[in-house]
Amino acid sequence: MSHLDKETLDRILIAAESLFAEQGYDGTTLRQITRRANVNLAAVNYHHGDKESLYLEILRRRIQPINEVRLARLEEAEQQAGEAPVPLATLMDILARPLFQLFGGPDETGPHGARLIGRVLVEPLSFTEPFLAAEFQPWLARFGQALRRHAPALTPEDFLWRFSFVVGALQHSLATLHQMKALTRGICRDNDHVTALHRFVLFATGVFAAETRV
Amino acid sequence: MSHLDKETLDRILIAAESLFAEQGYDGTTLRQITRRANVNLAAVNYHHGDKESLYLEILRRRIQPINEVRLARLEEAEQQAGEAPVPLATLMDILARPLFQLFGGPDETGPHGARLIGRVLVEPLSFTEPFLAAEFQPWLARFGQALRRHAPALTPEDFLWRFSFVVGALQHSLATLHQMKALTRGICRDNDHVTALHRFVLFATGVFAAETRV
DNA sequence: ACGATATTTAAACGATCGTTTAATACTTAC
DNA sequence: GTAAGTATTAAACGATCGTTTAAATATCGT
Repeated sequence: MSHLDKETLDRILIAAESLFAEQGYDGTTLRQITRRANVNLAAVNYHHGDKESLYLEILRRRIQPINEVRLARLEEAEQQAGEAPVPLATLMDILARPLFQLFGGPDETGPHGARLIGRVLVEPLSFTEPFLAAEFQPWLARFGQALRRHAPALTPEDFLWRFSFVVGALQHSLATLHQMKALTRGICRDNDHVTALHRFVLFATGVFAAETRV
Repeated sequence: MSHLDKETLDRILIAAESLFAEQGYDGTTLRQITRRANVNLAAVNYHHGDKESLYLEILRRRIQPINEVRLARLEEAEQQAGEAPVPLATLMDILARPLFQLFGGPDETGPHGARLIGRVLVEPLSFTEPFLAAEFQPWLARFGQALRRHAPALTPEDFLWRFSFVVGALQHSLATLHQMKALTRGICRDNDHVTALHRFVLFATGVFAAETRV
């Protein structure tokens, strides 16, 4: 392999991410990964350590920059809003846009990364739990505070239930956006992240804008 | 084992369902199942065929009666409504109640079944695909028709996007209801299916009651 | 009570898993 | 150009997977 080719290390990451997104962690073997990446079986252990380290590295490379963008945008929006709360639609855009934007990236790997994130939140693995907690907790605390200012009349329970439903809708959308056409009998398009983001922001804004109920 | 004990067959199903719900299909081994069920390793293959058949049987025993109850309640509600459309809250109750009711069943197996259903919809397995399609398609077609009468002004795309978000929220709720306390820092309770159903119906009703937007 | 049937058991099967090894090929620096 | 360091390769490792076998045990009809 000449150095004009993409690095072995990157080819492994790309192949592994797509397979993990399709089949999950336990359902994917290192032999499937190295075969799709066109590298030797031993390359994974040589470059990335063991299977768990490879998985964590893939998650980190996707989630970390997304949460950085989210945090930066949130701070910018708060500074711009001054004393007033950040507009609800802006908050939901900050929540969802960095994720849906994966579908529109320059390469073809974005949809796999988004689908993987959608899966990770549903299938708990003991070795990913500390990482995910550490990665999402700081950002979630900040975001929750900002969002709470928009629903001061809601009880904490009502607020958290609505947030749970919204997160569920977002996660489900990430996990199924690649097969929307089949799921809707051809009415919605596959990987239509622009529409998805638009619809999601309207949907989530409506959820939190609704008045207190019981 | 005397015949006063629960049947070996049932003990396998119960143990397997809880493990599949916790660890997924690929993450669960037959040795884990037989150990938790206190039966011999060969008992699974003897009573249930292979691993895939066991998994499908568990899914069928959960999903089939739920969709039957849903269909019966839907037909009853339509007959009672006459020419008018079935109330939106009634439709959402029919959608969600049979699922959340699993948490309140007589035995302790309900939550595992609900959590498993929440997982199944996100992690596609080639051998479950035909079964799930055949099991959900008839019910979904009927339900979609009834729901559509409540949102005639929405475009088909808008309608399907909202339905996708609602289903995602429902699925996410089933998959995480057992750890709501940890996820909300103690504010919401674990396995609180009564509150969950109540909140979900209000949430989903609001989603479809919202006016057409764009 | 006894033979037939059904179930349980311990042991083993081949296949495949993640990982390691040791030899080979390649790249880079001096 | 040659030595040092890096990367790739084929092969093998022990462990564990789903599944099967054949013997032992339990159950049941008559």
